[in-house]
Amino acid sequence: MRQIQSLARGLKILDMLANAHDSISITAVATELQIDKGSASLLLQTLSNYGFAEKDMATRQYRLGPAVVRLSRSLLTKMPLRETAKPFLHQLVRETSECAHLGVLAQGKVLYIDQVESPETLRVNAEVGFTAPLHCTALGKVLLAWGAASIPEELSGYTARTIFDPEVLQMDLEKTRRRGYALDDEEFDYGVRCIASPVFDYRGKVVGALGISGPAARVRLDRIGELSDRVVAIAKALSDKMSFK
Amino acid sequence: MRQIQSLARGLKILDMLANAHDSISITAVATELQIDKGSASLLLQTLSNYGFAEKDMATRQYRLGPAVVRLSRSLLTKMPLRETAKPFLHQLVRETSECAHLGVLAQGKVLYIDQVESPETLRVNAEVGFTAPLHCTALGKVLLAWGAASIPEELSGYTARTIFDPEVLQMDLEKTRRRGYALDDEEFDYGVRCIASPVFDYRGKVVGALGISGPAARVRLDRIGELSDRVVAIAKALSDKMSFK
DNA sequence: ACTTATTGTTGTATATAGTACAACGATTTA
DNA sequence: TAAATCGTTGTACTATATACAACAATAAGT
Repeated sequence: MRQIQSLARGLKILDMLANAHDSISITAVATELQIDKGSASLLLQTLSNYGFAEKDMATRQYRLGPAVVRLSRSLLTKMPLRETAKPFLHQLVRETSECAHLGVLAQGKVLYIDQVESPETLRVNAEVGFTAPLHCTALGKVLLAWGAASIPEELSGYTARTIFDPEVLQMDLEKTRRRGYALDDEEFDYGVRCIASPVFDYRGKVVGALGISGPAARVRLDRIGELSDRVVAIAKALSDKMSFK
Repeated sequence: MRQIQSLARGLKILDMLANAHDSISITAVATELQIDKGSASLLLQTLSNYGFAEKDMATRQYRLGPAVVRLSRSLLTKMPLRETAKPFLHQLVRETSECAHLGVLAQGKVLYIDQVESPETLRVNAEVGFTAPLHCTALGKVLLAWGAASIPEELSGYTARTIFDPEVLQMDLEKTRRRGYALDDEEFDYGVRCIASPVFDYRGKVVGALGISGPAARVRLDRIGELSDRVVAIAKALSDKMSFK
């Protein structure tokens, strides 16, 4: 596959800047990506000129620039799934009193593209733009179970309940497909349970996943049946609406 | 100023994709940016490989990819101004019943980095990531009046009330500085009035603007005094909090 | 359905543009 | 004050991006 090296390097730098906790130095970029210090300097200058990076004049370090926010808005406002799903997310929150999420597949991970906060919890910090692994989240399992993605070779662990065995995961996915919803039972975050169901387009292809998440104390195992009924029903309603579009 | 050409081209393509209403073709990119068709193809392939662009296999056209959403989230969650301002935005909505916005300077424009919707209006579609010109928005005028940016040479018109004369604008900015808040009286959108006030950091430098906006029928001219009092007071309170950080 | 026109992709040769190296000035650390 | 580290900017060099052209695949037109 042919690539443009310098562009690829620039994009890798953007990724670095996104993953860094605070601003990072030229040399940090150069050593991390194994490129020349001078080259890194030029690349970051170019990114700055277009607003994708920003230079902190005090520390002479770089961070992400405001241009990326513009791009993100442009993408999100143009997603038909997001627009259509909005009222369904609200409905889900009303009916379950839990936080509702909408996710799609993006580069082998779940990308949270919308969220409606529960009235109970003040702030659940899984904002729009958050990405999580597929094998240990309800939204991700949905994408796996209905064939939007295939099981990744590396199943990293997050909690004691995280499924790291591919065969066990395969069984879990089959169960998921049979019952129509996926369950994340504290497999990604301690104390958090999530339930999710697939959203299909007019051809019957999975285009996203819709779900709720809440503290394990409230999303008790004996309530899963009742809650999953709501999730499945609303995901189904959304799918129907997506088909008539 | 030295630049990396191919990276610059890639970033320009991202900008094009953001501004386009729907997906665009390789040739459209090539003609717009005056580059070779083959080069454009390679650039877009590279952007795709890193998730910054996405190819619609059916139409063979490209649109923005999900990676930009991740980047945006990374930037927004790391902005101290945004975190600090959140409760003040809510307070502003509570006290005025209008939609509250938080903006910063980005590439010679105002970038809306946060928003709290009014309980009255169902959906004001100025979401996070929206950019607007400085000279005809309340947030923008604040940034101009307190020296975050200088008056652009091109003052494009949006409504009949848009100020396009630099001298008139200069006078408006002086008035703004004197009274402590900026007013956008249907200068950007017909039927919309906005009031905004500056947010300073610990050195007294403007780092952003805080304001409200609502329908002209509700934000009447005889209520400006009362409303601007709230905006000025809360922006002041936010500035104080920013200083103690 | 056939032709015609347009599109996207992939070779290949050239020369441009990105890279490495080094030296400088500016900061920060000791 | 000295030493070390960092970012920037020159300058060769060669690697790489580019233009051109040919091809395949789709779309449009007759």
